[in-house]
Amino acid sequence: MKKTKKEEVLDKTPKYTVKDVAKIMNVSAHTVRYYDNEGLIPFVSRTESNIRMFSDYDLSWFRIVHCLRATDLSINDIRKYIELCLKGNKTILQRAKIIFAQEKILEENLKNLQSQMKILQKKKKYYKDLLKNKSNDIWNPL
Amino acid sequence: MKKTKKEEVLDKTPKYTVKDVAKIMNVSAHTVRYYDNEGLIPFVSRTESNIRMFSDYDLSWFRIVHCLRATDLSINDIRKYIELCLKGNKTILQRAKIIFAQEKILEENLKNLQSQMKILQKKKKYYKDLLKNKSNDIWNPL
DNA sequence: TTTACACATTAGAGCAACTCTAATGTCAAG
DNA sequence: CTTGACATTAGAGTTGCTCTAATGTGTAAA
Repeated sequence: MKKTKKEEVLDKTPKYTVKDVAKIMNVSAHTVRYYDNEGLIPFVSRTESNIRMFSDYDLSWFRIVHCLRATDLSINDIRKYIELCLKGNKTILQRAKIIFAQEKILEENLKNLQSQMKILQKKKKYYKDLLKNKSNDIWNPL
Repeated sequence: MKKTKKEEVLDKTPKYTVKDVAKIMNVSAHTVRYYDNEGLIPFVSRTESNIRMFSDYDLSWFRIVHCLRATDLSINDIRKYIELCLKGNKTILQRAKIIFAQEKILEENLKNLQSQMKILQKKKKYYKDLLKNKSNDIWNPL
């Protein structure tokens, strides 16, 4: 029995406080409020006394926002993406383009970081040798 | 015939302008000046008319600064590292610790980015399917 | 019931690391 | 000798948090 999309629809009952979300997503509570204030997580509900309560559905918005930020899309561009989502299926192509582009950027960033890693590892080896051999620091920075 | 360390010592004759360095290192000219002003690249020489000229030796400093920044060490901490370098071989252990720690941080960052990549690729697939099947945007954000 | 405590809210200040602007200087080529 | 592409500086602006202050909420022990 295969799950259908319909069965996967996420729960919209409010469950999580700002602090809960912060913990789940591994960001600060400040950041959670900041993203909400910036309109990146639509539909976040409030209790009678004005306290934010997030549902699993809200969390899934947060997750994609977090992903886009982690891959260095600006807050403004994320807001644009979210707004496109809210406009429904006539914006699928635009949204797809954003995601495809972002994947390429992330790929480049990963490659770049991997090459920085090589430099760091070379340096690590340099220091390990230095510490082992008790040799002098012949040409210090490099 | 093995190369000795001595043979690898870098040229200290001034050759590159700010713009050259920016191009070589793939950063903005502003950033090059910023790093210099912040004391991250010691010994950068100036012409009689006060124009910065970088040698290959200066470039090698820039490269390590760039690497440490790319792995998210703060400007302040980079300055501290550079100052340790300038104090000679009595600071080798301290410098080594910084590099070892930084390698671990980079490793974590890489892992994190790779997991974000997975999320992005899932989204990419979602949009590809959507565009292929001309199906509806059933539960739009996810 | 009061008081303590850990939480929540907001507006707004502070910060790091660029990023850009304005005013000005340098210098080789036409 | 002027034009154009570079350089210099101080300092303002931007982004994305990050923190503070003043204040409100809600449970729980004294």
